[in-house]
Amino acid sequence: MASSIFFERVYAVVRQIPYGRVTSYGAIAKSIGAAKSARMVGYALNNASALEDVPAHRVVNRKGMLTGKHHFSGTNLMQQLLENEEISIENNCIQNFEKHFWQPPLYQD
DNA sequence: CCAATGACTACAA
DNA sequence: GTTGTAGCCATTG
Repeated sequence: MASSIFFERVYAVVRQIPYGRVTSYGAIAKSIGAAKSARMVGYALNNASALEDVPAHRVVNRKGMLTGKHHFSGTNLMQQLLENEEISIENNCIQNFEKHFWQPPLYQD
């Protein structure tokens, strides 16, 4: 598959997320030149969750909420992974989100 | 091409 | 502050 550049763009950005850092769908969307396609980022990440190279657990919505945790194997796997990276989670929300937030570099040809 | 879907986001009540 | 509605756009049938 991977017949769409869009998905690969998302993967490329998510792979660049460093340890202990997180980002939002909108930020990724913007970095790949599709700021209005935040929904597509999540859509792509759904497919990305099946990939090992793409740490989809480091991607949350703009509120820092683990909206996509349900798409992982378990109901708390995503939170466990984040907590394993020294990221505090409470009520499915990342604490000090701004502090852990990582702004991906803007995509350029 | 049309309709439905979705891990979003912004705004209104 | 919480809940609902609308706009958004790429993928899929």
